[in-house]
Amino acid sequence: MSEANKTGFRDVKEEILERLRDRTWGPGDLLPREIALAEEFGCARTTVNRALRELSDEGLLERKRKAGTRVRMSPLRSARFEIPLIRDEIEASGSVYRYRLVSQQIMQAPDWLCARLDLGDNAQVAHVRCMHFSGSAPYQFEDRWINCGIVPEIGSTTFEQESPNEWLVREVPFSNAEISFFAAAADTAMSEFLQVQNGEAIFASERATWREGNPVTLARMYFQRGHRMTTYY
Amino acid sequence: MSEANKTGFRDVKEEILERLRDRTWGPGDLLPREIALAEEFGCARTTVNRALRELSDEGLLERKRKAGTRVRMSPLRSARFEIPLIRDEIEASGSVYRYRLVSQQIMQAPDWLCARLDLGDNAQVAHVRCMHFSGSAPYQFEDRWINCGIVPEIGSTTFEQESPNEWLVREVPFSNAEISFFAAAADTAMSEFLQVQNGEAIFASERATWREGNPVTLARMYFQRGHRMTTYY
DNA sequence: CAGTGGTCTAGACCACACA
DNA sequence: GTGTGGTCTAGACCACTGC
Repeated sequence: MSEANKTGFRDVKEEILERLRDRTWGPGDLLPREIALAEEFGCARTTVNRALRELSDEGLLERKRKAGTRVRMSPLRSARFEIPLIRDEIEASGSVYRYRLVSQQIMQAPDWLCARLDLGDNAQVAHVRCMHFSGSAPYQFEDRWINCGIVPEIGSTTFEQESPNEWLVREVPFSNAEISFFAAAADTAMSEFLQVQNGEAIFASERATWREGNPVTLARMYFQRGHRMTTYY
Repeated sequence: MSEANKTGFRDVKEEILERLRDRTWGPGDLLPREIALAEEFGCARTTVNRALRELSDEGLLERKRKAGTRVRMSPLRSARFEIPLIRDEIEASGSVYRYRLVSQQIMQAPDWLCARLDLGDNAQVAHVRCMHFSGSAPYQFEDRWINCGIVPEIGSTTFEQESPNEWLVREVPFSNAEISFFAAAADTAMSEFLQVQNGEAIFASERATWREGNPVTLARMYFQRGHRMTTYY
């Protein structure tokens, strides 16, 4: 009665973490079976299972049937980055979000885009460029291509008032995506819109999304150097 | 008997995903209660619970006691990036991993580092710089600071044969971390070691780790422009 | 073939948040 | 107060995989 009243999966998780920290179980070591741990902690196997499963998802343990649960040799940890709407991101920081359309046109997809998204030869796409501001400061320059074959309504939509991302989230059902981060050198457009010098380092993120195997959109988003994607674990 | 034999949480998850895709349940909508879904799918509530919990973890649904389960307005999705040991990363790509120590010295922590990691005034740190190669190509330049107060063995360790990261993983128990990605301009050292021009865009990642609230190490890792952190969801 | 994790079940109680 | 999700339990069967 002086200790915690019940043993939840969080307690189990915390205790196991503690034993990983103090090296009771070091890299490569085999942990006791779930049943044994359940007995030790005085809880159901299901509870231990959930704790171990989550630790395994987080990259700290490695589990195999018959072979048991082991501490990972090199703690292959995974970092999670939240990808919010840019408006939410800016407003959450306490600033005012502003948006401006730079250009919008329908055109034949350029070759590199066809290759990148596996588009057909004569695919029509909408090319949209726009700026996102945090207060009066330029925050992100967005360069986006949208597949007219999958999203025909694009032809009669203007992005003067609303950003293509918000429009897509609302109008186009949910899709799969690939995200990547990299660095680039500012070209003429970027340096103008982000107010940096030509050739200066730029932080960039690229997102490609598909709907049921069909390419929907490719977006490149550019930030001033120093912009950070951060996470904790 | 012509359909699937059993309804697992994966089946439930997939069916719910399908209904999100076809807008049976659109942004902001309220889903049926777990019990109702369990009846509909012919499974236990626990099974539905797990499916919904995972979808909620992935950022697609929002759940509140009493209020029920709703489709998120803007699908705040989260991307997971795996953070492997650099040796594993390079060897997984089929290349040979090579390592070279650039410099190693014990010194008084500079002010900016004290501020960054919340170190005491007279803290001693080890400053280690090293290169990681993929085959013969420069892959990553690492600039790392290690807190001697927490890791005193550092004084008698040389990183000529082994990279500080591998040493830390092996010797220092498990810790919390903060990771971020950003872009930088190559300074003299980076341009020399990564074989790029001075001022050129560089992709950078910074990792700070703590052990029980005490700062252990701060590492900045620089890659040639074009290096990508990629993930799918 | 046998041992371990993976999952499902039916039922129970709890904790929170809204009215 | 009361309804919903959050979690635990005890037991069961299945599926992989190492021997």
